[in-house]
Amino acid sequence: MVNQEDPRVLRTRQLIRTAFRDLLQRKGFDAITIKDIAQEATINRATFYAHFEDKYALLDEVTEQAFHERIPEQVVNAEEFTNDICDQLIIMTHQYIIDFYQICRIDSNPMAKLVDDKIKKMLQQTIESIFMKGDTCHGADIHHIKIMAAMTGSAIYGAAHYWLNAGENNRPDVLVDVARPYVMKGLGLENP
Amino acid sequence: MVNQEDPRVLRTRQLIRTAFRDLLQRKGFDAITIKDIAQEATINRATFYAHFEDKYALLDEVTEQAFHERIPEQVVNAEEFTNDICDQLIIMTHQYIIDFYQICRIDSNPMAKLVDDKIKKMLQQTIESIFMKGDTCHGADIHHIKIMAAMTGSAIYGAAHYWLNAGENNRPDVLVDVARPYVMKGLGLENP
DNA sequence: CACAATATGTTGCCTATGCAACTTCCCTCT
DNA sequence: AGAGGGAAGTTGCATAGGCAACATATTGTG
Repeated sequence: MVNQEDPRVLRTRQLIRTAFRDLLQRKGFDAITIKDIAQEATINRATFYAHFEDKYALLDEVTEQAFHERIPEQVVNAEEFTNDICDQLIIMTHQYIIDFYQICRIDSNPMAKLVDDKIKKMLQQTIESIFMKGDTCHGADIHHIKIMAAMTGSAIYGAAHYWLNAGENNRPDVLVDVARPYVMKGLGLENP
Repeated sequence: MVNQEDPRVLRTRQLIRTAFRDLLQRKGFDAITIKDIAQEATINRATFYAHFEDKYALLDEVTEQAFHERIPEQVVNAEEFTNDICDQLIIMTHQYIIDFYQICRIDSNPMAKLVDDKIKKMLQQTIESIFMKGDTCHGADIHHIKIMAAMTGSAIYGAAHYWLNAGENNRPDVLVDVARPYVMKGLGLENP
């Protein structure tokens, strides 16, 4: 449709994303209209549709971008799934969920589902990528790796999500102490 | 040439102004090229020329805008040229000059002249507008008012400029104490 | 000085954005 | 049920911006 390399396109998409993030905090997802986004981004409403199908597609992209911004370099470059890497993923996921549920006012089921699915997917991709680089699963076939990554990602997400609802947001250390051993044992990576 | 109402135009000009202000602080006026501005503003170099003849025209506009941003509402709305209004103009002019000569690294004669002239012009306009509203110069003809405004603006500018070179930038109170009585007496507005 | 490199402007063509008008959909009120 | 109103999308046309190529200064360097 539009050339993603064109500087005008990059700028417009950035304007839209920024406007959307601001609006999310100000009025919550449900209350946001396309008109709102266009006004806030100082672009035309029709232009919005040249870049996103609807506000769900925009949420999808923003959610993914926000996740990327939060992954520590160390995790991205990790060659092995160590305790430390595991801890960072747990903490990061927990904080990410806190932000989306509190700062960004998750106020609708469609939004909650989309964000949750996105986090899980990103987590799984990240973990899978680490597995593939290291010899953590030496010789294991590709499906084994993917399933392990899926389970690990889901487990971490589940723990972080539970911890949010438990209202213990100021004690992420407890979460880590419980979740990390579980994950590492499950992967057969427990330390002696 | 271009329609100044078009949202794209407003946005582009704002991008250019902001980029220019940042660059002024980073490398000084002389070192700035049009290419620099275009890159910083994420616009095409050719687009710059659709809006400004050259970087001097841009400086002119930015200088004027900066002045407007600094005039206190009270001064804009003043109906009479009081001691207080006079003080505010002196302080504001002094601070404006400090910023342009220090923060913005005035590094060339053309730039210095342009900025100086702009400040004087804006000062004179501001003062003239106050004179016109009040009965400060009751019944005086238009030329008298304009000349008085020109002299007052130049005097304030001259005082502020001298004070900059005197290196007493942290004692604007002294400047005010000397300049205000001079101006007010000149206008025949001295308090009993 | 001469020569290269870089900055300044300009132009024609293409693409993205702005705009207005329209339809459709959904919600609310009576 | 039906009438109004606002949001969601869509479309055709006008305009601003991006790009590449060019010509012309200006600057810097041996």
